[in-house]
Amino acid sequence: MQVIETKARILEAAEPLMLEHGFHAVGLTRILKAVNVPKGSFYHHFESKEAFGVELLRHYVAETTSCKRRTLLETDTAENPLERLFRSMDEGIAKFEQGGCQCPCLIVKLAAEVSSFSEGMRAELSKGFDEWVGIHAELLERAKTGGLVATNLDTASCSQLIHDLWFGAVLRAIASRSSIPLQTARQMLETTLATTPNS
Amino acid sequence: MQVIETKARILEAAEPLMLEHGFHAVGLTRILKAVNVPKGSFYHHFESKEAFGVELLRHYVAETTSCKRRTLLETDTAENPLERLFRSMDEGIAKFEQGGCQCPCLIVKLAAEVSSFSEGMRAELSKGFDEWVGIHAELLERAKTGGLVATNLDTASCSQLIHDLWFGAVLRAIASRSSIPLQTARQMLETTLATTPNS
DNA sequence: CGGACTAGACCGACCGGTCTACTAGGATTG
DNA sequence: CAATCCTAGTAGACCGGTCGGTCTAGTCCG
Repeated sequence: MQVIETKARILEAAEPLMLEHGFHAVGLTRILKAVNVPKGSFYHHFESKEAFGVELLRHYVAETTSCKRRTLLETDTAENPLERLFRSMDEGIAKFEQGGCQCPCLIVKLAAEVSSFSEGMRAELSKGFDEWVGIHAELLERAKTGGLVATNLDTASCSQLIHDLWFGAVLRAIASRSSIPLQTARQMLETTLATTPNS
Repeated sequence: MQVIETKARILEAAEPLMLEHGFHAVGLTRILKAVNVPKGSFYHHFESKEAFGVELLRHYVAETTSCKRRTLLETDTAENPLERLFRSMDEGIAKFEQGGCQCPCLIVKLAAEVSSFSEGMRAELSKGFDEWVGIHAELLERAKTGGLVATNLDTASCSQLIHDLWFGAVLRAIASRSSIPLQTARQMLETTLATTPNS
């Protein structure tokens, strides 16, 4: 069907634009021109710019979540859960530097901007965060059963620590145009998980 | 002088508006109407909206930094550094809940949105982050000399941990309209500082 | 008088969104 | 089987409104 294809094309074109400029700073005309789609088609597929934003976030979260799940939870590699976690961070740092220290994540980019503007978008952001925290919790559970962290580790809280620390570091890294915050976060996480505090 | 007063009035009116809507979503007309100042006056005091944003951030950072310094580093109270830190977090959580789980910090609100849009604003954001991390580093130093944390604590890294974890939690709290991320962050910080990992 | 500042009409550009016209393809019907 | 119709989708001119920014006129005060 041509329908789905056009819709997907618009979504794909919008992602990098909004990742760079944010939601309000990029107009529909700009997005649509990038894929040669007229306004009429857009408003056939989407109710409004906001509804489009909701679908964009849903699309992005679904894609990214499955990617994270693959990277962090796949079991057929020689790496243990903690090794996978830190390798993915290293890759994130490298990608961040290669991209000129621009925001690497659409959710981080839009979270603060749109969560007070659109309930629908806010809900998608929240769902995304929940899923990502959940992936880290699952990873920690596996690390625990593998004897890589203390048996009394509070995986639920600790997964939030990993997630929030990382995204806080991303925010500061963007503002300072430097990957140092990410490197520090990685290092602190490594020592923290090694020393294994309990509650 | 009326000049300075008008300028300050505009800045003060803009702060809550941008804190709620972000930079691009609120127009000059809206800001100016809130303080009954015509366009001409605005462009007499500020070169452009972007230059205005830079000054707004500078103003906000200066104000907030001195407030943080007072709260966290003032020495004439009975509290020790760590108690001050966690009390200020508790107050932050309470304020966040009272405010309907809206973004409590202009820097968090704008960091992702504008850091790729305006070099000037990005620089102010970065400076603000640096100062705030520095305050936490100083606080940890005092905690160390006070025997509240391990003597080998890496205060430089750990101050970044506190800062980034907190702001990452704020981001997630905004998206989920819940203070739970903040509470978890507080708790994790408490156990982490107590167990005192070293590098 | 002259400079700092107020005042607001006005500018072109662009915003999100609507409207009507058109087209292609599959189902319906004689 | 062909004519018909219906619908999904394309296409883009067009809408009122707002954007950031400019301009000129006026006011106030040293």
